[in-house]
Amino acid sequence: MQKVVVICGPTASGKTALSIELAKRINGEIVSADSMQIYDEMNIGTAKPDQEEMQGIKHYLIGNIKPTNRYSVSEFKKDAISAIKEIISKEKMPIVVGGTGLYVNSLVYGIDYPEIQTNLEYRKELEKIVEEKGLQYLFEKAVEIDKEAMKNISPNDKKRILRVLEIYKETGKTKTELERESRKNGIPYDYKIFAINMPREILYDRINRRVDIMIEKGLIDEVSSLYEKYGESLLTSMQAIGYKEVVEFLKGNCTKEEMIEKIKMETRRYAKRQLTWFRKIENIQWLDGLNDIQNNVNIILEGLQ
RNA sequence: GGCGCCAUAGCCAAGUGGUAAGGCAGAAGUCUGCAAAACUUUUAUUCCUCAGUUCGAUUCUGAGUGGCGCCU
Repeated sequence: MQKVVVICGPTASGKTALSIELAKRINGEIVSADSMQIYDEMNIGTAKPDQEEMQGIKHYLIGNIKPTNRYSVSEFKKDAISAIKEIISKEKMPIVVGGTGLYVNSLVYGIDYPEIQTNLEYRKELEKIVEEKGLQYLFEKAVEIDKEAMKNISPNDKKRILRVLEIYKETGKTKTELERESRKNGIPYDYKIFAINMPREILYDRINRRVDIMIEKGLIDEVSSLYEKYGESLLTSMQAIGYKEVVEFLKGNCTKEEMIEKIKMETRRYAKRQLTWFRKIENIQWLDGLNDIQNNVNIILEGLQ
């Protein structure tokens, strides 16, 4: 089976540098699995690698979606698979690099997403019911539909409760059924998964420093011109850490210092959640982010044997 | 120097003569169509120090220490 390398790790752990070195050594090309680097015009705050850093290595799924668009795992899965196929057709090694656990899982566990159109009207309807009758009411409805799935969903988890109802409305199937079907086709590639980690304190220190650098590089300008250009039509993209906080600052809701501290804090918490995600992936090989890059490249090469 | 107020976890903060709310941060976790999102769990044998009153004090009394405010 065709091998595909996967490199994950928390933000600021050195995924970019490692993946580019690896690509140079094994004639590879990179597929980004990052829910925010996918957006165009968001460069500084997402720590997108620039042309110079890429060193001529081709990158897929970076900046090819407009920040006003909706994008989600199902599109990612499709796009990533077609990128992997393209790389293989060139007889190169695909290297998936990313910090978005949900996206990584969609590949690594071979999850298929059937065509379901998002029914915004139904969602609005549900939102209204939440307002009128309370979330508890819909939670109970969801339990009636899919008791199994609701075992893992908290009565406070509005997002997931609504999703269970949406799936049933659109497909007539339960979430549990749909998920079973989504894994039917198996995993088409031999994914070799690596994750970078380092002592928490050092990681947090790197994050703090990187945020300062983003500010120096002009994050505020980047966000303010985006905001001027698109305003409230920025949907998912404005969930990004570093963007939503700058918008609050621009609106005068906090000081610059408070904004910077908030970005640092949110990024640290994000990194922690990312690690939780990667720890759960089976067959993952951990790399010490404090190691020399070539050293880690060698470890990966051994792991590919 | 005098008078007054305050002192509770890393931070903010409630509280009672009977054995410490809550929020934030931290830690751990969940995750199949917004995921850098959303959600869950968890965190002080101890309330500045010493002495006293009391069956029992973080809570009352006294002294000390530190901080804040006002006056001279």
